[in-house]
Amino acid sequence: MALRHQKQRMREEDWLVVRATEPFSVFPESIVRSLIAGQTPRVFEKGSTVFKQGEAATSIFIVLKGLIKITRVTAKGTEVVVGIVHSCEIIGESAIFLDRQYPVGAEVIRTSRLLPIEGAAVVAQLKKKPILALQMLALASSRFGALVEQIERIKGLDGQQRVADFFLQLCPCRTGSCSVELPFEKCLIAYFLGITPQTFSRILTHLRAVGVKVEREKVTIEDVQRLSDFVRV
Amino acid sequence: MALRHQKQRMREEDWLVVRATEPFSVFPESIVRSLIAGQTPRVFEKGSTVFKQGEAATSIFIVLKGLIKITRVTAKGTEVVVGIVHSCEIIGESAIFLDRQYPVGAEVIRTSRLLPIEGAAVVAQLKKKPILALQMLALASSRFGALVEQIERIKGLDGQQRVADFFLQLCPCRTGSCSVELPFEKCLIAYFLGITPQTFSRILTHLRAVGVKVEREKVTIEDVQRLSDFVRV
DNA sequence: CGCGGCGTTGATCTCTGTCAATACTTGTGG
DNA sequence: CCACAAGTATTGACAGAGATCAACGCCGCG
Repeated sequence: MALRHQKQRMREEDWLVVRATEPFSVFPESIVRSLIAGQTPRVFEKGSTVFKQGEAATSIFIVLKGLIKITRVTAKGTEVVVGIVHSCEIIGESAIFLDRQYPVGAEVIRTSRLLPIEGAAVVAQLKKKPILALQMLALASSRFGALVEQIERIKGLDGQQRVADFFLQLCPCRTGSCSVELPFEKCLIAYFLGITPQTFSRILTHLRAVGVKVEREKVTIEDVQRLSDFVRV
Repeated sequence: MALRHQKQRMREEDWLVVRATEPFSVFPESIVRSLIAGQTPRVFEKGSTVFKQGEAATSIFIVLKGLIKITRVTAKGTEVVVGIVHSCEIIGESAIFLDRQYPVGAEVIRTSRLLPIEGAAVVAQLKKKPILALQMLALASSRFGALVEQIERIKGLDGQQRVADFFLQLCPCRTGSCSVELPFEKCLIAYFLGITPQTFSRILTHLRAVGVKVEREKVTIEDVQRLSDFVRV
């Protein structure tokens, strides 16, 4: 399966991404170099699968470039989007400490460059240097927090508020007006927020009432504070 | 705040619980003893708060006995139940590796005995023995998996299916008939499942159609397999 | 006995999913 | 260069799920 994906040589820019990716940003350089020794970046085409839920987990992947969808297949076969991962993040790391099966699946949204790293190699380093394990634990904690926040939003906010909240997180500012680009297709945003594309589209219309205009991929927020208040109703 | 709670001496049975609690079940006994040295179990009355969301995190707690509700307060002030913790589990551990603020709150559902453990002491041990850090990472992974499953259920199943699924998880068997007790109040189950108590009550009525009878706290499932199929529709 | 917490039930309304039809965009091949 | 197809987005009509408001019954407790 993995052999199908085009292998490439490691570039200088790839190394910069690796060094900016948690937890490797806080690892000693020599250790990071040893972890990626012998590994080559691979290009995964849009629509391809990085790993499947339940598959034996041997590697984690650094997303050098692109966009990955993290999914979970329910008992009835439908797919739930539990996360969306950009470059400068790693995926699949939770599997290597436990049952060695990926608890989620990863699918490519936009053609991506991924750098695989052997889970066993990472574990070996963590055993040697406890401080690295603690840094990995810090990453696990932030993952935990992110999932808790997601649960909070699904259980505590309705569709309109979740969409508004999603836009707010894209905003660099807390007050005034703001214009941002949608990071990926509306369809995917909808599924990530736990609503259908149709409902998402309707909500965009309704949000005009609180000063949100959406054209193509461009979102214009008249008053960030006002939208923020809307979520708190 | 903590001083209000009644301190007690460590009992033999407490020690057994500690030794059965992850990750201490796989820690060397001497280390576990040093971690709880100087700590005394405390009784928290029903309704009291163990720690609040956002509070500075200095300790983790082993639940020796009782029931704890893990909550998250939304922007609009409403409370979302993100987890329910029985005895033989620890709470608050994710905070000590990162920003040292509890990302969630913990409230006592049934009068509980908790054994506090200093986060700094745990971290110190993890630094000394890397294998312990890896075991803690394994715990973090299982936490991750549990949260992902919860997101999967909320996004992928409707109310009836979530209730049915909740009952199925209480069942010791996969086939045949089964009778189980609700582990806590219906109200709390409802909020944990992300629905209102009223809706939960109505769903109990509807579930009679698939062979589920509920009297008081007793749930009788005619055919576990049948209920299982119902969730997969 | 009265009170309060918990649970149930009814009526109503809002939100959201589903089915379906219609643009709009993009890329492909003739 | 245009026609066509496929993927993406919007909109309408409708039905069902679930929230909300409200009333009532049940039970334990002071």
